Amino acid sequence: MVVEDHSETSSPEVAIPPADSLGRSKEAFISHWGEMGSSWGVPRSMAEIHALLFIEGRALCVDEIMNRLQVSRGNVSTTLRQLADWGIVTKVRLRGDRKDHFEAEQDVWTLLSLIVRARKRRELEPLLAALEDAGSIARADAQSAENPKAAKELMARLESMQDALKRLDRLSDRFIG
Amino acid sequence: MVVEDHSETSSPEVAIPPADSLGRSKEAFISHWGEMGSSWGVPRSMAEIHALLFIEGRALCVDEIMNRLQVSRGNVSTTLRQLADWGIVTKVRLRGDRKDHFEAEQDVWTLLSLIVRARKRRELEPLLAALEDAGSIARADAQSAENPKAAKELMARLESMQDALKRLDRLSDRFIG
DNA sequence: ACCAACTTTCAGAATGTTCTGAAAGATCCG
DNA sequence: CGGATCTTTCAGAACATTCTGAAAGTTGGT
Repeated sequence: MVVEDHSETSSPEVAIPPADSLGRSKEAFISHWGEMGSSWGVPRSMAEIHALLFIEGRALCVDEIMNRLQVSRGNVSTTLRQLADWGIVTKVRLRGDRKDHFEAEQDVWTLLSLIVRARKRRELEPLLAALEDAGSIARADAQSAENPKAAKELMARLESMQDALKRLDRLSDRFIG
Repeated sequence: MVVEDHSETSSPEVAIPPADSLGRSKEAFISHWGEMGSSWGVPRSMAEIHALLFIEGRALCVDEIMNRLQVSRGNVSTTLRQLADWGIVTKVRLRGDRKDHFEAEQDVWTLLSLIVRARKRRELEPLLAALEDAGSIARADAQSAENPKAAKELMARLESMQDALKRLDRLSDRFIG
């Protein structure tokens, strides 16, 4: 059986020392990006993996990522696929190397666009659909049911929410290009 | 000792039935808003409490919220304070009632502004500061250290990230009004 | 076909977040 | 002051998410 090798000599737990100040800058960026991700609902390690690829500016393989960030192979594999789905990371085959390598989108504006696009799909659109539904139920009630006043007020609130979110949606479309 | 009263007759677990279709519309909106919140890093119950206040369009007291959403007093209290800090909910004193009541900002555009503003402060600004720091370290390295080429490339990446985020920051400022 | 290199999957562990509820703290009124 | 009403706090419980790692799967070379 093969033993997991984290390329360390003694302690089985602690991470590599950050070495030079260049490395420390990168480290700082990765940590902060991870932090921000995690407060916006993106798994910390996903944000960190992306940050690493971005800041290195070259294609890395799974093992490099595992070692640098001290995360499991499974995690890296899964996360890379998700990042690739979002389109902010690309699989790159290096000649003469069977390993997959991955590199991050380097144009930050494009990067942001891709992120916005992905989240919009996943979260804004379902909400808009739900508002649509709730709205039409309220509309029906406003005409037929026992309490047209309340139904109309509800309708108005649902619609104003819907309108604002739609505008936001369109705004982000223009923004995205 | 006083027993917690959830104003139900039999089952101690399950929530009130949604009753009329008006109620079901509200319920649907609340759930979806909660769902969205939770995928953007806002606690589900916080988003739900806000949704309830928004969709009712009037000031509610803690007990009403507890009963409607089946959440604890402590949770409601804490959450309302946070929402009030964000400025999207306001404490209202009703004449002849010692209970605090709370109502949500009804103008959706203002609401969105307040949300954006709060998150910007909490999460964008610290990251910008960190980029600033990392950038100046890299800048120092680019002049003095052993590897000016790598340092310059790192610097360029940090700066392009910084620039884009700053633009985003300014954009949201204009957007916010 | 077989082996070696590499990747993916997924059950359960580890971790992190949110929620509860009872106790302590306010505030108001007589 | 005393007690009634309401609010806040916070330790720990409940819950949800994320991560690990070993096993199964895939691919490519000989």
